[in-house]
Amino acid sequence: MDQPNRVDSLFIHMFLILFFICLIFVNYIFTFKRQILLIEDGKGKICLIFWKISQIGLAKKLSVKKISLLDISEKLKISKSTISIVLNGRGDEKRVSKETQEKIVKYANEHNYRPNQLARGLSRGKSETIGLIVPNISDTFYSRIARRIERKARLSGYTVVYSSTGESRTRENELIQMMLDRQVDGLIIASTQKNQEDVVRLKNQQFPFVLIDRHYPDVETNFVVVDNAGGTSKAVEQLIKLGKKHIGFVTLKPGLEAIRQRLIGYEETLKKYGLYEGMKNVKELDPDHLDCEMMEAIKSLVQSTHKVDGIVFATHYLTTQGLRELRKLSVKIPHEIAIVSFGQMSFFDLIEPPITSVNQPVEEIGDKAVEILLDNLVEKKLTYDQQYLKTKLEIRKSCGKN
Amino acid sequence: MDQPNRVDSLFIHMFLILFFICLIFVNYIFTFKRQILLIEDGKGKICLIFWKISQIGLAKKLSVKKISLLDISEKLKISKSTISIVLNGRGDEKRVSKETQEKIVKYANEHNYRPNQLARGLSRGKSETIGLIVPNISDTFYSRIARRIERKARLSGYTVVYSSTGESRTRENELIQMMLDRQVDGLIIASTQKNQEDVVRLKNQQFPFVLIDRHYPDVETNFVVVDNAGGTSKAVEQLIKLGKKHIGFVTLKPGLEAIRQRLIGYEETLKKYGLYEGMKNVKELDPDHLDCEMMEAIKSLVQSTHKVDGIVFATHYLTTQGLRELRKLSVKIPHEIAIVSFGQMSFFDLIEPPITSVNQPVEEIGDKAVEILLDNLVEKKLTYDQQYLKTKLEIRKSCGKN
DNA sequence: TTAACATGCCTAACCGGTTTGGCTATTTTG
DNA sequence: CAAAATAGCCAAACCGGTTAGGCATGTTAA
Repeated sequence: MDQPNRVDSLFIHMFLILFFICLIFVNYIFTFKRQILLIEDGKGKICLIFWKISQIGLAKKLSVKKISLLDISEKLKISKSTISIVLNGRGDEKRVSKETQEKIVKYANEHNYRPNQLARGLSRGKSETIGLIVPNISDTFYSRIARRIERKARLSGYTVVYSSTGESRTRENELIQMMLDRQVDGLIIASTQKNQEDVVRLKNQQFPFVLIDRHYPDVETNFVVVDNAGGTSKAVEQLIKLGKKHIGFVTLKPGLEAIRQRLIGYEETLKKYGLYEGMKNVKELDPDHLDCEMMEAIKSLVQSTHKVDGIVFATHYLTTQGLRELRKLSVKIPHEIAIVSFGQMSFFDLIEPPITSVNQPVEEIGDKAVEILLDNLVEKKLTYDQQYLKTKLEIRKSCGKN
Repeated sequence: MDQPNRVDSLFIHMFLILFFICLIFVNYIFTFKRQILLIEDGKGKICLIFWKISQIGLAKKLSVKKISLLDISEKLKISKSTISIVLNGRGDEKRVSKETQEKIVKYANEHNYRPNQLARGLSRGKSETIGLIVPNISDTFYSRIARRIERKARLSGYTVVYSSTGESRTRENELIQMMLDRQVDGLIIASTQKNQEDVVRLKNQQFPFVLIDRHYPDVETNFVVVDNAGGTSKAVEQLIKLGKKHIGFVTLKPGLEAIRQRLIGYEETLKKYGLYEGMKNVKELDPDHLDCEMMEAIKSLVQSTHKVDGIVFATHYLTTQGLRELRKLSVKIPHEIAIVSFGQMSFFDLIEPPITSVNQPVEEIGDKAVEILLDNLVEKKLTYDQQYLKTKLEIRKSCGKN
């Protein structure tokens, strides 16, 4: 009875020791969060490696599982490539059997598989994203365009990333760079027009982009702008039609091509009717000191000895600011002075008097821009698409309609 | 003289043959656009492989070179990892010599190296992007918030991706999904409030997000909203202060918590002053048939036997539409009926009479939302940040100020 | 009967970064 | 003078997809 007992106890001892070794081992793995890998070191030796599980892997376990191609691959014992092909709808083309396809699609749906767009973008070399850069997204004009662009882009599976430059050249440069870093496939830019250099660079690099609202006359690019000269021309003609003889123009300091064109439209039309009186009726304001300069401008137009009887404002913002000043001076609109705004605002009909405006085809600008851009994304074009869209005069009481 | 000649010609022949072989070889490479690889096949044999150059690689050659870590690595004979570390500013920490660091930084700057954000996002598991979902970006209220959010986010190195839902539950769901697919790090949502399910899912998955403007009272989340009840309360009190006894409320059909709160503020305040007349003075309109219902609502408030002498509009849009109807009926504001708008618009001072409004702290909403979100991105919080921001009454003539 | 073709799936490179865990040589310490 | 510490860098796995090319196996045509 002695011998067997001793053997038994020896077994128990060994068993216990093994058990503890296992415990320590498992503990080690859990404590340091490592996974075990068997690896051949190249010289024929096999190594045991305790690989650290990445933190990302852990975070995912906490949240409800986001599954990846690899996960599906492991569960279904089907290679990643086959799964990728099937889920991209190229299963038939690549001769994957119906059975396998069904199995994959079923599993993917059940587990709510969603491809990681970063990974996809990285490997496909494109991100299905287009960048939109505007001076100020909180300006209704641009936000309406943005909305339109977003809607249209979505129909083709694109996402829009946007940013506002605040009319700063540096910001615009930074933003373009940032968007390129994010691998956007194309850009739609309402440029500050102080940044010809970047635009030329984009063009030289054959990067797809479309300028909207503002374009660089010296650079041949795609663009969608409105017929600015034609717009102010309509405005001036309307005032002339009402019998106004001395028509003022309140605009911004030159810098934007659009603004220049609006001035040209004003001048040419007045000349055509023999009513041009030189630059004395033209007030070019600095956007940075708008309030103060507007006051002076309006006073000068309204109270000088050669006072005007009509004013065209070059932007919707100038119109509202100008209107505030006109109110302060108790000018009677349209009897003393009739006004027309280049650019509409939704509330122009609510003001007393309702404001006549040259309306820009906002929706069309957005639509065209996206169309042109998408065309360019599909194939590199050798020609440039340049659109001048027509404006539409909406006549209200501020220029004499009853 | 014979022998040497034969040897010479033999050399020349061999040389020519070799030369042609090389030519064919080079030609092959160029024609099929392959690059050559030496590869060990695992069984110890070395294989020569003609690897097809990927199309992406070719496209890059066409455009001005975008350089990658690998490019730098090859030129400088320094490993990718070292370069990555140095360019991320962790060179000192990781004990990379000053020399090497300088060399890398110099090269990177000279060649204008820019890391691919998709690749970085993929490997870091975050994209430095936040998603913004609003009902309608072309609504000034949201576009102003968007601008603010964008600015604030940029200061912390984040980009904003935005989209509009158009108040559609399905769209909202799709957009959230899309943004998750794009691996946004967090979301800011002005929800349609028909989508509690998704919000709960996000919450359960511990995904960082902040609701703005509209929150779900039944779900505990981060949010930034305004004190809606307090807002209408101020509006009603102002009307009462003017001696108005019968105050109407034009609002939207229930659905949004914010709208419900505004109604509560209206009711409670009237009750407090003993002026509550029940729901007959409350008009709840359907946004889908706003024009037509607004007409009826205004007629009913203005022309019935118990007509009101003051109206509070629950949103800025209702105010402008209501105003149009009031104009049609030639109602005198504020003498016959005084009005107050919940929500301001930039042009309210331009209208005749200028509109009194309950102003929402738009900038603050954006700022707070970003602050809270960024906090949550840095560390998972266990508590929720819930902000009720104060509104401010801006009194103008429409409710009796001179 | 054998070559040619079709079927069905897999292997491994690749996109462009980040990060961990060494490895080697030099310097410091005992 | 050996051991330990430090400096300085690298190799390779990894993120999660896409894609070209290839390899069995079965079928058909010559």
